[in-house]
Amino acid sequence: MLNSVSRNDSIREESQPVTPERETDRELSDLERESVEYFVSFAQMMGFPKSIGQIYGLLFMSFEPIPVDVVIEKLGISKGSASQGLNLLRDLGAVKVLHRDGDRRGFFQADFDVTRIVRHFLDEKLLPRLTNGEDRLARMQSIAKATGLENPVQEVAEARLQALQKWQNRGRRLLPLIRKFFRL
Amino acid sequence: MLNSVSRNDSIREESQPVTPERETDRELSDLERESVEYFVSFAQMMGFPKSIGQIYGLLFMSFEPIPVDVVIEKLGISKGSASQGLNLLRDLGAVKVLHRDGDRRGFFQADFDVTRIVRHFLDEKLLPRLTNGEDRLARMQSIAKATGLENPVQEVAEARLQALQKWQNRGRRLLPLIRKFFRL
DNA sequence: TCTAAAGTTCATTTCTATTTGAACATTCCG
DNA sequence: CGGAATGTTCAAATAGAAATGAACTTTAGA
Repeated sequence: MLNSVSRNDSIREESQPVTPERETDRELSDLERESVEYFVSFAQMMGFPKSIGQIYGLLFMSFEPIPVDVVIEKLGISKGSASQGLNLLRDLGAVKVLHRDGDRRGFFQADFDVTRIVRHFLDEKLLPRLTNGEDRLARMQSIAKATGLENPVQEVAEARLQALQKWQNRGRRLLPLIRKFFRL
Repeated sequence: MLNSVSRNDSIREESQPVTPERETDRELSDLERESVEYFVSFAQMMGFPKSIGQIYGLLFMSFEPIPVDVVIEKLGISKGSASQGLNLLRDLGAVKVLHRDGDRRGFFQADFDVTRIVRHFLDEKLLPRLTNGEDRLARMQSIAKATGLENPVQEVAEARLQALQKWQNRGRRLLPLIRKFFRL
């Protein structure tokens, strides 16, 4: 499990006299580790799995584009996770793939603009929830209305639903406000 | 499935001639079911477990205060969940307990103002994450600074960290904006 | 065309958060 | 008091989400 891969074997000259085998290269630097943790936390806030944060965090602090196998080594995650994670990030537009001549692998590079990720969060996570809430609320209102008018529960229910609607509406109005704030 | 609520066994006279055993009472009405689902979804958005949403949803549509055993029956959840859930909701100020003479049980009633819940979310979930992010970012910046100045990576790293800081700051400024928007 | 590297897929496993329920604690009333 | 009703706690079970890895597909180039 502790073995090789460095691509770019080309540059192999003068290694540190201390560490003979260069177990570095597949170790995270302090900066990388912090970056990974930062984005893991961020990813979780956005409702993405940890691995997404790890991968983005690594790429974010990478001096140069990295191929999948290096991502796997450095983060110690599986091929599957790496592949799926990178694809998702690519779909989000958070990462792009580059190709080098004579190397069939794709090299991944972070897009440093978090805009796309935030937008995706708003469009795909927040907005559907809001809409879903609106639907349910509307359904409740029609059920309440349908309830026999003699029923004293109806009045109470409608009052509560109206209070709820106030909040639902506020939430809805907050969304474009956030968009404007983040300029997206 | 189409019927309602009613504790107060006191009024036990003239029951409907049709349903002999009254399996109602522990069934959710359509309105209750929708309300439960609505708040389950809401709870999950706020990062609370499902049961919290179920309980609040039930209480929200309850015509009158309900004791724990009824919550357990209606939602089909365990004693433990109900107890813990109601306590949490009480701590959030989302629910209050009433007492009736000659009944040792507590009767729970929803506070229809969602304010407290939203505030709790902002203070206990969002803000800590922001702060945490700021800490990590600061740490990264100091690591980057500490990196040998000769290192070309440093410049790159610092540039990226600065871009990140921009977002972190925006997030920070968004918080009071949301507070103002929701008036809390 | 054939082969090996690269990348994908997805059934299975692992991990984590939530729920359960039985034991324990408390309270009220006879 | 005594004990039944009410409520709490927490170790263990469960369910749901994410990660794994082996089988599979695709591709490049010999």
